[in-house]
Amino acid sequence: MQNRLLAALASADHGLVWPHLTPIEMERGRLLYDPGDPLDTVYFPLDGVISLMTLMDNGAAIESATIGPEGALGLMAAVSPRQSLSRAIVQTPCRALRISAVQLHEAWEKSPAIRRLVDRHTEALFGHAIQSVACNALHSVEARFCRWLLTCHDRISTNTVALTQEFLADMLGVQRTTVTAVARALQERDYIRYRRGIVDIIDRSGLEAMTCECYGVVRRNYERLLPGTNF
Amino acid sequence: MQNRLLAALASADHGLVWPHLTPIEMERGRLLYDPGDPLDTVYFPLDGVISLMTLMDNGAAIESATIGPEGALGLMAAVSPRQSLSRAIVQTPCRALRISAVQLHEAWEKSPAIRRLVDRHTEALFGHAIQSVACNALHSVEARFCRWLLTCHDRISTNTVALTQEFLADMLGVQRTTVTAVARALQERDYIRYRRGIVDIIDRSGLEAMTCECYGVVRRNYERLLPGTNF
DNA sequence: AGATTTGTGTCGAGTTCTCGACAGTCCGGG
DNA sequence: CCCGGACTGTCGAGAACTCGACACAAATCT
Repeated sequence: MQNRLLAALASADHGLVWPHLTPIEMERGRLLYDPGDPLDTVYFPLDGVISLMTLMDNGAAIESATIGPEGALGLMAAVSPRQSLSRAIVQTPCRALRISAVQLHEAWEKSPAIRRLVDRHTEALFGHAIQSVACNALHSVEARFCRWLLTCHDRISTNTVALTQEFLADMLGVQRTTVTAVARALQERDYIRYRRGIVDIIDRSGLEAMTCECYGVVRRNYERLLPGTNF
Repeated sequence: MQNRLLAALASADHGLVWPHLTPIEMERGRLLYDPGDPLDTVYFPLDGVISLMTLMDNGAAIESATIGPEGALGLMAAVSPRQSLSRAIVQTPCRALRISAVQLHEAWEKSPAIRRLVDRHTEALFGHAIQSVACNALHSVEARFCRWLLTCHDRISTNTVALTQEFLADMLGVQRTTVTAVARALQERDYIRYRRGIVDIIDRSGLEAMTCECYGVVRRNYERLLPGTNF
């Protein structure tokens, strides 16, 4: 698997970035950024998911966006130096390529293709966010649970996701007991199977039937803005 | 009143834009963009509020972001041609300056200061969106109602907002009956007073005490990214 | 093996919000 | 002036989710 944003670069532009990329393996739970941290490094996931989480004063941390092989973390720093607005943590074990924001900025200055990709990525991420605004206000926990699993599944290469219900409850901004109930209902329908900290996706189409339109809207946005990214 | 984004431009950069700006008066409810529309015009509000609304298949339309004199509508089109992701409607009667996206793009190419402002505006808007993602998942209708009023109040020059409860219910993504109950509670506390389609803000500090932290977070983001914008 | 930690199952009371229905009230237009 | 449309008030049943509590099971550590 590879990062589809990088893959979209022609070889000439690719050459501007490639020499500066360093492969890295990141374990689940690794904290990459907290709000206010300077975005000094940009990460291009090869598989796996990085979650952007908004922190609240009371310690609650809820997911506000997701980044996977279709995009990059901290990409806005390619345009100009800036700070992280949210917490960024590694959601699933994740190989990635990283580059310093400074070096990516230099490539950004030289290559129109890179500027175009950064721009489109920003828009897709914004589209993801505003859809989530609506989704969180209007849709049931069950639909959002399914959407979360599908979004995750699109970005990994297995049918197994390692996460606890407790953690997922945080992601969705609901109580753990609510997640337990929803998970059980989905298991009874044989859409998923789970055990201590592991969720297996058995029937994707079942989940797709149960999620809200937001899943498809965001996915089509990515397709339109970053063609060839599969989502 | 004037648009604070434009005001932040030095006279040299201002000159790149100014000749192309056309003043316009827009009435409440005017539809500026629907999803998929090409962003051919950029609007810089002088006072008043433009709402970005995410449309759902079932016809629901919920607010996902707000644009006022601190920013601009369609500003991302200054970077490259693109489509609207959401519906944009005029929330309060609104004077604005408009410019064609093509002409703004030319100015954007010539002026680093304009590029920098566009970039920061994008980030502030993104910050607004991800905070709303969290807010809609975690906070009560009452807190969000107050937040909405305060956000609106920051962007207009009066203490009176013309809107129906029905419409506000759409904005917040809740039932009208819920809005009625919340509005009545706030009126009993003398924070607001309302009548058919009109809300008067009586006690801002009361509303501030009742809203969630999200109001302040977003406001400070704007202050940090677009200094001198007051919010 | 036993002890501890971590994750899940379940229960029940309580709150918030939904959803449909209908009455009342204000407003502008013919 | 009265009518029709738009806006608000209110009610009640019900669904969705919260919140705290506790029991149990599985993994980890020593």
